[in-house]
Amino acid sequence: MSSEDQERARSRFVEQFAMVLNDAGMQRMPARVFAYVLASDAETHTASELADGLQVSAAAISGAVRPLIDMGILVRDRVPGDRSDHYRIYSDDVWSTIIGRQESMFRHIDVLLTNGLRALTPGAGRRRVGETREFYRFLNSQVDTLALRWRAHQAALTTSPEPARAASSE
Amino acid sequence: MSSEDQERARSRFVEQFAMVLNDAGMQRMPARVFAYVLASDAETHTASELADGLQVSAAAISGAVRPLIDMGILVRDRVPGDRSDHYRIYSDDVWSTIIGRQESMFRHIDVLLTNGLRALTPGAGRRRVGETREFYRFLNSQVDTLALRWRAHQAALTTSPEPARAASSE
DNA sequence: AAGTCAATTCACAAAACTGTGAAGAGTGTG
DNA sequence: CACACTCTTCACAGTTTTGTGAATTGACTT
Repeated sequence: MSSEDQERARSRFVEQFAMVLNDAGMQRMPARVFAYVLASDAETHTASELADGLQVSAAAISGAVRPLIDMGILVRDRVPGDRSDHYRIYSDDVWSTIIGRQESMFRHIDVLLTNGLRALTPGAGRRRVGETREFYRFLNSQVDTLALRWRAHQAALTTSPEPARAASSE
Repeated sequence: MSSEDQERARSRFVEQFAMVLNDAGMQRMPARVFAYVLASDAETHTASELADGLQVSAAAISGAVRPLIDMGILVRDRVPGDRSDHYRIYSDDVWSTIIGRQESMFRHIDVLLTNGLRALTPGAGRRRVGETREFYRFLNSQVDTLALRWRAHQAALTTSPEPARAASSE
C-alpha cells in the first residue's frame, strides 16, 4: 500500500469518526479537528498543519479549536523560537478527561428539573418530571464512577491483553 | 397561582427541557413534543392538541412524531369512533426504553473503528484509535447493565422514599 | 358510495449555520 | 523599533435546516 493510500485511508477514517461525534452532538469542525488529532501519529499539530490536513482555512481552525480547549480536550503549547501554536491532546487518557467534564451539564439539568418540579402542580406530568430528575441524578452517579471503572478496565487489559475479537489486525 | 400561570410555567419548563434534549443531540421539534408529553398530565394527546400546545402547525407535529415513534418512545393509538391519532408514552418507564435503544449506535461505531484500525499503520494515532474502540466497547458494556441498575435503583427508592434533597416541594 | 375530518406530503420561505477571504491584533525576531 | 509571521475577528456567501400553507391521501360515518 502506498503512503498516499495510507494517508487517504486515515483521512477517510477521520471524516467518518468526526461524523459519529457530530451525530453525538459535537459541532462539525471541532469534531473533525479532534478526530484528526486523535488519529494522527504526530503528538502536536500547528494550526496550519490542521488547516492543511482538513482542507479548511486557518479561520475555521481558530474557531474549532476554542471549544476543544474549553472542554479541556486540547491544550495549546508555545515553543520558543516558533511563532505558531502547537496543539496536542491534553491527557494520554482522553476519554477519562471527557467523562470528567460532564459535571456542569448535570448540575444545569438538575436545577432546571428542580425548578420545574417547584412550578408544576401535582399530577401525572409532575410525577414523570420527578422521575426524570431521579433518572438524571442516577445517571450522574453512574458517570461519576465511570472514569474510575474505565481506568480499572484499562489496567486489566494491559495486564492480560485482550482476547482477539472482530478484526484483530494487531 | 392562577391556572393560566400554571400552564405558562409548564410551558416554560417544556421549552427548557426540550433545549436540554436538543443540546444532547435530539432534533428540536421531536424534543419539544417529547418534553410536552412528558410534562403534561394527560395520558394521551391528539396531534391537534400537540400543535396547539406547542404553537406549531399540524405538519410540524407530523414530522416530529415519526422519529419518536421510530425510537420507540411514543406509540400511536387509534380510538374507535375518533378519526384522530392518540399519542402516548410507550412505557411508564421511559428512561429504560431510551437506554435500550443505544445498541445499534454502538454497533455502528464499533464497525467504523475496527475498519479504521485495519486501515491505519502502526503508530501513536493507531494506538489512540485502538484505545477509542476499547472505550466504546467499555461504554457499551456499561450501558447494557445501566437499565437493570436503573430499575433496581427505582425499586430501592419506592421501598424507602428518598431523603429530601435540594427543593423538596413534595 | 359520498361526505367529512384528520394526517401526511410537498414546494417554498425564513432563519440558522458553516466556512471563507480580508483586515486587524498580537508576539517574537533581527 | 520595524519587520515578519501567525492567530483572530468580522462581514458575507453558500448551504442546510426548520416550519408553513396548500393539496393530497386515507379512514370512518351515514
